[in-house]
Amino acid sequence: MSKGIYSAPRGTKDTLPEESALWHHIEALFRKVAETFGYKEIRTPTFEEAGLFTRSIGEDTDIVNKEMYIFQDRGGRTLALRPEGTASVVRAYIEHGLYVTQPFSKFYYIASLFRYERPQAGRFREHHQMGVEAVGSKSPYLDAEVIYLAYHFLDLVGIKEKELYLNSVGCPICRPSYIEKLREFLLPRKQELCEDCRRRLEVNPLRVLDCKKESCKAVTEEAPPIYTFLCDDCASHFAKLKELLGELGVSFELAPNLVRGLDYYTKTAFEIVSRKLGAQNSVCGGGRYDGLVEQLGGPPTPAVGMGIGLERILLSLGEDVPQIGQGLDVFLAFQEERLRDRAFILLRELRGKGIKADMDYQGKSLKSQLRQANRLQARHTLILKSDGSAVLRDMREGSQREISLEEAIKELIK
RNA sequence: GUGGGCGUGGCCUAGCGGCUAAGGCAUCAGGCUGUGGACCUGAAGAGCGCGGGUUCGAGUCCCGUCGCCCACCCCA
Repeated sequence: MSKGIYSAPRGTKDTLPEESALWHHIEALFRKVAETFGYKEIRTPTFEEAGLFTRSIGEDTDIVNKEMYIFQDRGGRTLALRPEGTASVVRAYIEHGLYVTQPFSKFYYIASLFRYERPQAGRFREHHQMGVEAVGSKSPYLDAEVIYLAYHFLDLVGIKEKELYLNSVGCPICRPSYIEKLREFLLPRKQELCEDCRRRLEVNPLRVLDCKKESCKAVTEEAPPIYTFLCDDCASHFAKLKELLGELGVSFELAPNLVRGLDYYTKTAFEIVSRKLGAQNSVCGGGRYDGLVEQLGGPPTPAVGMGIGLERILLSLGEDVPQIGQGLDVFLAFQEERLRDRAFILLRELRGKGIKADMDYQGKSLKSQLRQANRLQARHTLILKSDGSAVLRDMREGSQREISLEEAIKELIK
């Protein structure tokens, strides 16, 4: 094929200008919502020491086991492209001593994440997430805020058909006893579980709940739901969260098997799913991670957060995407080549006044210049004529009139 | 990592083994209007992902390979 030597790496995508405008629109909306809710932007490196992720996400997760882009740099450091957003934010929170200067901090981020997966609908090797992390409070009001923020944003962006799945995965006090109960329940049914789950049963029984295999699901459906084993603290936290969501008018469904692929979650775990997506139907995921800051070397600090997948938003929007206008204010056309210099100088003046302006650089005929103006969605075309006069043409109306340059500029500014 | 589907000009698609691979969109030029969008005319653009095989003959069949897509898995 005559398509060049290289193509974008597997699982990555180019975002061409037209679509890029849509991304801007969505990101701007997210920024606005997050800031309205009191979150401030944080930017962290695209890669980190690999240990940060193995430690936080968990050794026995797929993300760490087989999906991380991990490499040695020339200095022999073991680094990884970030596979998720939370660990870096927590690392930065600790590294900059924010637990002293700003112990309660609310962050948002827009970042690209990397996982070595087999691409399919809604799944890429590089994808983008918009997320928030509220670090430093154990209040269930914050869980509700984070969930509501996601929900509200998805509403605004145009995703109406969605469902919130909610669970509580307990804490270090109650989870161990639940895990014991779960193991007791699963052990006699070991034969019915898949190979992976038999192993999980030993290493990380909670993960069995997350298995999507029909045979395993059949078993785990019968399993005692975790929230019947929550300690008082977790139970009241969960109850309060449900109550708050009710007051906020956010409906949800309890999902006792929702464990999520990251081990750091405590108490709240949730996912928002879009009806319009295929197999990868989750647009948003998040939860509470009260132990993570301490685990990464900071003081005991509760926190809650979530992430929204940009590509999945685009997918579930489908054809219902807003048309973002990015047309020119004016296209500068000229009748003869010898007028190019005048046009070029005028172009600078227009642009200096903040008018979006452009002209031909290919030596095209006037006819072609107008075609181009049309294609660039120019609101006006200013035509410099050979006799020194100028004509301002309204491209929507199709009307035009002779005009002095001073008048034209005035006209274009408004 | 496993399974399935598909790879024809920039994009979409036709082509049931056989004339110089067809059409639509887009592109470019021209015509109609001094000067765009509609319409008309014309032009340029692929040798059918890549490699091998079967055959007198392959875009069409077979094998391999790469890529894309979908699903499992996992997740945003």
